[in-house]
Formats: sequence, structure tokens, C-alpha cells
Amino acid sequence: MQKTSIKKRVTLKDVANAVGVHVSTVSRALDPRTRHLITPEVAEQILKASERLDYRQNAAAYSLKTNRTRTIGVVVPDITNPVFPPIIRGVEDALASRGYVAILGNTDGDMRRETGLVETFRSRGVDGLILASVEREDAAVSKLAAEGLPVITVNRRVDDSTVASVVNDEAEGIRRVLTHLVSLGHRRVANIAGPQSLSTGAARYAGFEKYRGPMGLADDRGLVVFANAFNEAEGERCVEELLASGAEFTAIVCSNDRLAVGAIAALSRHGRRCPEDVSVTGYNDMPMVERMQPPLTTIRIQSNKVGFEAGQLLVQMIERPPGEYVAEHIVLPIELIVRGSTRAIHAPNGQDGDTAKPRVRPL
Amino acid sequence: MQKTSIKKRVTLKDVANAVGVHVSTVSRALDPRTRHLITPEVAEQILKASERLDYRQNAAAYSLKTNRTRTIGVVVPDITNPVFPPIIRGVEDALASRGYVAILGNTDGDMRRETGLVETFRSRGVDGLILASVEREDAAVSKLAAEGLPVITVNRRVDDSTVASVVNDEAEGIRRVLTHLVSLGHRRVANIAGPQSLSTGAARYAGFEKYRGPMGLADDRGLVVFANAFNEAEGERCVEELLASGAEFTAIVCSNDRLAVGAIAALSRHGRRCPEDVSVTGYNDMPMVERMQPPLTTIRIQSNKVGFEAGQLLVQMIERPPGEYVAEHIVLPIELIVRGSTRAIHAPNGQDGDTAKPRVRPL
DNA sequence: CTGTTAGCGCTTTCAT
DNA sequence: ATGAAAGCGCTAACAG
Repeated sequence: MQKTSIKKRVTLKDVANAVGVHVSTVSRALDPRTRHLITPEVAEQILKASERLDYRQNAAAYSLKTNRTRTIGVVVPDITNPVFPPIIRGVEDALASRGYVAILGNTDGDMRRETGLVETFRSRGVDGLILASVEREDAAVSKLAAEGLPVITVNRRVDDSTVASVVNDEAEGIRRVLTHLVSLGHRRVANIAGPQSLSTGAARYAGFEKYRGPMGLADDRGLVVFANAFNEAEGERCVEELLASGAEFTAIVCSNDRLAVGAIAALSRHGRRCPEDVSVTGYNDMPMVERMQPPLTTIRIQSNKVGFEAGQLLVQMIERPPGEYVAEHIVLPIELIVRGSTRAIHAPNGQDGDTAKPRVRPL
Repeated sequence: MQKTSIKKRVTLKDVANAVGVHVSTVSRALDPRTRHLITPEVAEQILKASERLDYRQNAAAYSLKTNRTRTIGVVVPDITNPVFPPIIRGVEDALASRGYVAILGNTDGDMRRETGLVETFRSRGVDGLILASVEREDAAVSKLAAEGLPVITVNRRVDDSTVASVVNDEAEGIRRVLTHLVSLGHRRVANIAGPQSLSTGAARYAGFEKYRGPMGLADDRGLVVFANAFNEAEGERCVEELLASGAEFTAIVCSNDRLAVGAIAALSRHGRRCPEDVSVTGYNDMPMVERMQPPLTTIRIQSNKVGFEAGQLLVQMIERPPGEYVAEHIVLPIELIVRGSTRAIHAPNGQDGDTAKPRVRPL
């Protein structure tokens, strides 16, 4: 019946005409917050008509008028890095439930691209920004926040505590890993630390330095080596460096899973088996690491939740009267996941254990 | 100097005032396509001023006027599924280079959510849609295309060839896998087929049926079992089913990597080692499958390129005079990646091989 | 309770 | 080559 080949979009005016009222009446009836201003019967009719005509608000007109787009910009280093999709998914779920959508951009870790993306997003009038790509020093981001644009960093944070954030409890994650290793009898534990320009890398390394002494671990400088990026290649390089330095260790704490994957590969290339010869731990519990050989002992972060909380918090910031909020900082708990890549020192199998003081036999 | 705490956004009018010309002149000077209408010197001044004042076009106003948003909607089943991020990344790269951005939505395979998302996106006036979530029968999608909204499916397609698509050469992928298996001496090859409601599942299964006879493989019905979803759990279930049926096979062709991962897990649970007892192949070459034990032999699709081509093609469709295009269908070549999960039947190691007719010894 | 009016910032005829 | 003016669809005073 109503076969319209090239259908023009139906507007408020169309609905108004259909019902025989003024556009503004329709506008009010359609907005739940102002619906009470309208006679219930009329409102009813309007709702019905708008349904029947398949009316949908013109987002551009709404934005132009209200200066709000219900769109938020999400910036990640690279969506292809398995750490980020669950976070993004969490963000989108939170946003969708509140009628917002996300536009996404990748920086590949290039801070100039971050700046460019933020520009693009602002030009599109995003109501807020979620940044997973920040470095600890990020003047541009602080400025955004200062200018009153709702901004929140996720998974990472900037040093400037003026910028809201949702992150994981990094120090606690490292503490758990170390506790686990100590309980397995390890005393010489190396650390492949992540980039110190990122809050994750810095916080995990800080945790390592903070706890290793008190826990009775050797605290040689030579047991720490810094990766320049959170990837497999750097994990391999760092193991090479560790091995070349002649440092002695029975376990390696890696600042994330990808470093750990690289580390295990490099170890095996040098005839050092994991976990028989050296235990290795990761961080993040990204997809598939439970299927690796050996399955990786790691810290599980609540990726989806981190994103979800960030999305929720950002919407709150947006919808609160301007300047009414202080930057919140949410820290989510983590979980230790023990798998096959760690085992008691020189013991035949790698059961989770509180093996009090395992015998330490020389080779 | 120009410290403005709560800075209003600068508009065309601001630039016009600064230069002492009319807004329309500024508008023309700023658009490369109309710049030639303006005296070069004036244009120069305007460009400078707009730079200096940090003018950025108001996307909402532009959209309202032109009915174009430079935004495209991307719908995927779940961004958390490792197959999709590279595709999305490709799409975004293509779009970004043309000044477009993507808004993203997840359906979790629920067709009603797909419909809802498409609604939301249309309400936001997207210029086009890229769908990675379609089933083969999808009346809603055909309708969209018929209504003149540029739509393109990626990775999957709908049966209705009216809808443009960018996909992988599924039949060829299966042919390569079978050729490889045959060269290793396998004659009884099972197939864990994907959901037949999806073009990928259907095309790969069709390839299997098409080639296995001509290649001299056993073509028992009992060697095929259908998964209800592309995930690990279904891979496990299908292997159980295969095993329970008493079917004999020395290899399993899985319709994607996740099915393969599940299949290998289930096999090992039943004391059948891969590749010693049965060879297994996947499809997609998703991240990390090269780190599994055993590393997975699979078909590598050009995920990033699939997305990139789709993005490019969509922009072309959008920017071409309406109704001027026919639905294109791009098919991208694939690549066989041989790893450890396949080996010559009953041979000691799994080198890639044209082992003509390997000896077949009974157990 | 509902209609009138103005205007968000931009592009695009139409004049000049 | 530039200015004037209209209008995209919507919301939000302000009147009645």
C-alpha cells in the first residue's frame, strides 16, 4: 500500500499535520521529560501517529539546536590489539543503554594521531571522550578536561589527577603474582617491565619494586629490563637481554601477556623450557592465552567492566550540570589466574601450591 | 593572550567578521570544490583567519543542510570475536582517509538487535552501512539497499545479489585445505561445517562437497557434522558427535579457527592427539592460533583488506550520483598457512609435503 | 495546555 | 566575485 520508492524522511511537521497540532506540541509529546505538559489523549494520538509514520528524530537538527550529539569519541591505540575489544565492547554497552553511540579511532601509539583524532571528534561535536591511548604526560588531554569537555581515560591514566579514569588495580595484580611465585619457592624473579611512559607499565613496575624486597626476593638491578612496547617482539628482546647479562632467575614477571608470549618463545629458543626451567607470568588474561602451550598464568582484568564503568561515568559527567563534577578515579579489582606457565621451583609438576619451602637443588 | 576559559566554538560568522566578508564567501573559500569562485587573495586571507581562529566546521549544521553526515554505521556480531577487529580496522582506515567516521554496534548474532541498530543508525542519518552481521536471508537488508541507502556486507554476504559485498574466496580456501590434506595422504576427511544460515558456513561447506569427490576423498554423509555457531564449544560438541557416530577419519576440516580450537581440545580429551592421530585445519588465521599447541594449519584471509575495500567501495557508492551504481561483489584471494596441526598420515613429522602416496600402515 | 516565534550554523540559489 | 536571504528540523522561551 504505502510503497514509496524514494522515501523522504518523516519530520515533526509531518506528524503534526497528521494529528492536526503544532510541531512544538509533537516535540513535547515525544520527549518523555516534557510529555506531562501535554493532554494525555493528545499525547497518545501523537505517539501513535509518530509510530505509524515511522518518525525518527533527525539527529543533526537535534544537535544543531541543543549542542549535544549523544556521540562520544573513543580513542584506542589499535583495536586489533586483543586487550581493547572487550573494553570497547563494555563502553558501547554502557553507552547504548543510555542512547549514546561511540565513534572510534586508532592511534597506533602515535601521539600526533591522538591529537588529530581528538580534533576530528571535537569538530563532530562529541559530548565526551574516552581515551585508552594516553601516555602519562599528556598536556593536550589535561587541556581538554580543563576546557570543560568531559573526558575519561580507561585502562590507563594520566599523571594529572584532574582527568577522570577507570583502571585496574595494578599494584595488587603484581602483588598477587609475586605472592604466587614466592609460594612456589621462587626467590630470583626477573621483571620485564612495560614502557614507563604508560601508567600501566609504570604502576606494574612500581608494584614490583615495592613488593619484591618485603617478600624476600632478590632485588638485583640486573633482574629488571624495560620493554619499549607491549608486544611479543619486545618480550623476546628483553629475554635475550636478560640471558646475555648472565642474570640468574627462576621466574619472569612480565608486564603484560604479549610480553610473556614473546618471552616464552625466546626462552624456548635458548633451550629454557617454561615452566620446567623458568616460570613466566603475564598480565591482562587476553583471549587465547589459556590455549597456549603452556597455558599462561596471568592477572585477569575485568576488561568489559572497565569499559562499562567508563561509559557510565562519562554519561553521568555529560548529563550533570556543567562544572558540577570532580574527576572520579575508579580502580577495579583483578584476579590471579594460575595456569601451566608457573610451577614450583624444580618440582615435577605445576600444581597450584603453597609448597612452603621447596627444596632447592643445584642443577 | 587569548585565554578563554569556556570557549564558544568559532563559527563561519566569526571568521567572516574577522576578515570583513560575508559568511557565504567564507563558506565558499573553505570548500576546495568552490574555492575557485573566490579571489585568490581573499581566499588566502580567509584560510589564514580560519586557521588562526581555529575554525572547525559544525558537523551538525553541515548535516542538517546537506543531509550528509560523513558517518557510516558498522554492524558486527561481536567486536570481541577476534575475526572482526582487523576488519573493522580496515574499514576505519579507509573511511578516515576520506573524512568519514564509523559508529559501531554489536548484535551478538541476534537479528532483532541488528534491526534495532540499523534503525538507530538511520535515525542518526548515516550515509551508508557496512554489515558484518548478516545472515543469508535478510529481508531487512535487501529493503535498505532497495530504498537507496548505500549498504555493503563484509566477510559475509546475503543471498540477494542486489546487496554489494566484499568477501573471501571461500571455495578456494577449502580447495587448498583439501589439496594439502590429500597431499599428506589423507583419504578419510571429516568436516565440521559452520552454520548454514551464514554465507561463510554455507560456502565453505559447499566447497567441501564440491571437491572431496573429485579429489578422491571418501564422501560418506557421516563425515560431515554441522555446528550451530562458530565457536569453540560447538567445535567440541561436533567432535563428540563425530566420535560417537563411530565415523573413521584421519583429518578434520573445520569451517573456522574457533571450531578447530574446540575440536582439538575435544580430541585430546578423548585421547586422540593432533596431529599424530588426526590432522585438523581451521579458517581465518585469527591472532594467536600460531601460538597454540599445535600451531594451527589454516586459511589466512586478508581481514584488514576486506574491511578496507569495503570502506572504499562504500564511500564510492555514497559519493556517486544516486542510483548510479550497481552492486559490486569483490572476492579477495586467500592463502593456505601450513603449521603443525596437519601432518602426513602416520608419518613421524609434519613437513609440508607432496609425499606422493605415503605408506599406509595399520596401527 | 498549546501555538508562535526565533534561531542553532551551514550551504546554496539568486541577485548584483 | 561577493552579498542577501532562505531554510534544513528541531527545541525552547514566551504568549496566550
